Amino acid sequence: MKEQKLAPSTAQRYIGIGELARATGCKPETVRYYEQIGLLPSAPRNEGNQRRYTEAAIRRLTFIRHSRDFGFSVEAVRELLEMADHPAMPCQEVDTLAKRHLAEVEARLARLTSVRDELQRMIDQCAGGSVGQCQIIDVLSDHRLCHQTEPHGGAAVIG
Amino acid sequence: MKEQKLAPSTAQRYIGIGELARATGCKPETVRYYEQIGLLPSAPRNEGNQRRYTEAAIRRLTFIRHSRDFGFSVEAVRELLEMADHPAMPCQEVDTLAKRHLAEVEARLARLTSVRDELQRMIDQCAGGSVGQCQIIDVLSDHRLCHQTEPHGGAAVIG
DNA sequence: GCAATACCTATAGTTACTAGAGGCTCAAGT
DNA sequence: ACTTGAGCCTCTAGTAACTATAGGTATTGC
Repeated sequence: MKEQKLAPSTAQRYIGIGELARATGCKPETVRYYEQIGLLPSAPRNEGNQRRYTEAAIRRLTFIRHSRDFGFSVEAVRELLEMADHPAMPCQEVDTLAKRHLAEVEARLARLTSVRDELQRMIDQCAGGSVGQCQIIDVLSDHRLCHQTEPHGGAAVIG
Repeated sequence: MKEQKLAPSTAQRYIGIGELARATGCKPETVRYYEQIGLLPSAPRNEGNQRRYTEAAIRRLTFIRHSRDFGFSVEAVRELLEMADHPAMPCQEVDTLAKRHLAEVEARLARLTSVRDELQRMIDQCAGGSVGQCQIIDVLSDHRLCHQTEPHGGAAVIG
C-alpha cells in the first residue's frame, strides 16, 4: 500500500528507518533503541506499520550521534536535547555539562597516557627470552615494578 | 566452627575472602566473580563452607587486578595467566599481546585527545548567552562546525 | 547468649547498544 | 498477477565486567 495516512497537506518528504540510519551513520536497530528509550519521539507509521521520518528526525539523530561521538553518556545527551529544545533558556547548564565532561575526558587521558608509557616501558625491556624472565609478566605480577607513582586505578577509567 | 578441614600438616595461613579483597584492592563480589569465570581456581572451603585463601591467591589476584588496571580485557588476562603459569615457554606471545594492547591504547588516546581539543574549543567559544546562541549546542548539531577532520562520523545530510 | 559483621548462593541490574528468531511489507522484475 | 528479495516489524536475549540485592548461614567479640 502507498502512503496515505501521512503528508496530507504539506509536501514533506518521508524516509524509512534504513535511509535515516544511513544518513546519520548508525543502524536501524539503534534508531529503534533510541525511540524506545525516549531520545527520539515515536515515529509516525505508514499503512504498513513502518516508521516514516522527516528532516527533523535526521537533525535530532545527528545531534544524538554527534554528542555520543564526543563521549557524552546517553543520559547527558537526554539533558542536552532537552536544553536544545528550549533555545530561550540561558546556556549555563549546557556549559556546566560540557565542562564536567571535559574534566572526565582529561582524567581519562591522563590515566591512559600513564598506561601507555608503562606498557611501552614493559615492552621495551622485554629481552625476548622465556616467560620466566619476561619483564612484562614481572611488571604485571608486582605493582612495585611500575614506574608510576599512582596505582593505575581501574580498567573502567581508560575505556 | 574452627578450621579443621584445612591446613593439617603445613602451617599455611589462611584468610577469608574479605581480607583477600582488601589485600588486592577489590571487592569480595569481584573475587567470587573471577572464580566463577575461571580466572581464579575454586577456593577450598572451611567447615562452614566459606572460602579460604593463601598467599598464592593474593599473588594471582594481584596479577589479575594489575593487568586489568592496564586495560587488558578479561580474556587477555586469561591468556596472560596461562602464559605466566608456564615460565619455560618463550615470551613471544606475551610480547605480541602487550604490543597489540599498546596499539589499542594509542588509538584510544588519539581519539580522546581530539575529543578533548574539540570540547575545549566549544567551551571557549560559548559566550554565555541563551541556548539558541550557544556554540556548544551548535557544534553538537552540526559536524561541519567541528574543527576535526576525522573521528566523529555521520552527519551526511540527504534531502 | 546475643548482636554485629562477614560470608554464602542465586538472580537481576548496569551501559549502550547488537544480534537473532519469526513474521509482515514493499518495490522491482517477469 | 506473481514472485523474489530486501527491508521492516516486535520481542527477546546477548555483550563486558562487574555491582547490587534478597534471603539465609557462619563467625567473632563481648
